[in-house]
Amino acid sequence: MFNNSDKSYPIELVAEFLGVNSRTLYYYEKFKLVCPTRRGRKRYYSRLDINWLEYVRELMYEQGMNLRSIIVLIKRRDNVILTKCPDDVVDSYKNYLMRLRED
Amino acid sequence: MFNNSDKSYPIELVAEFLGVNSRTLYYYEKFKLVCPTRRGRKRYYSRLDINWLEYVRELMYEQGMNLRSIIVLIKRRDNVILTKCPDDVVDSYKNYLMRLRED
DNA sequence: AATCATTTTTCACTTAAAGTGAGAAAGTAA
DNA sequence: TTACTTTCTCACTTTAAGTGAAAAATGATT
Repeated sequence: MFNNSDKSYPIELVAEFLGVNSRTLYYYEKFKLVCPTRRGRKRYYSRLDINWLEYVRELMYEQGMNLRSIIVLIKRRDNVILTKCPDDVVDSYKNYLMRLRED
Repeated sequence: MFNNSDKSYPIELVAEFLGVNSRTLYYYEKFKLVCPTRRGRKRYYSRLDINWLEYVRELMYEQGMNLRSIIVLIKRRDNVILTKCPDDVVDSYKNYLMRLRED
């Protein structure tokens, strides 16, 4: 699943994969935690987006952080939350930061 | 205020200084965010304790983190939250970690 | 030891964040 | 225009953070 790195996925599929409600993904977007590309009105999530979200969920549900704190850490650019995570998540995070800077 | 580093202060004074309810300090203690020394039943907070609590409050109210996330970061020993704070807070943090290891 | 004063603890309440359900609105395609 | 799908909005639920009030516990005083 999600092998082709150029491919992108619609919200329902991503929500199912992450085990969250699609409303939750809209909610995260409101806080700029993720910025899916849009073709027409539809949202499409890249593999990096999904990696990143997966890591955010882990921080929240396995480690116990909350949304706001993760956003704070991102804004501080501490890279704190990334010191103990696999390389592909670091890639996802950098990708996320790049997207943030775009607007 | 709180100049003598050997001195320690009762909970009401500390609460007033930090602008919190003393119940809040008991609450933090429940999560081992601070471990005041006790003489008899009374709690006494050192200057380092107070520094540390002041920084925790700043993380919460100026930066927007929540209690649980701060506790997570402490447990991870990331020193993340300390990369952008004054030396005396680092001292307070190290002091706090030492205290934690005592029990 | 009995009383008093103070600190601590417990219970229950308030407020706000995180998340979600239902349905309205809006866009797309036939 | 109609049917379908995605997005958006409103309102609700649940849980963390914090606090008030009062009970319980403890140390001090007589």
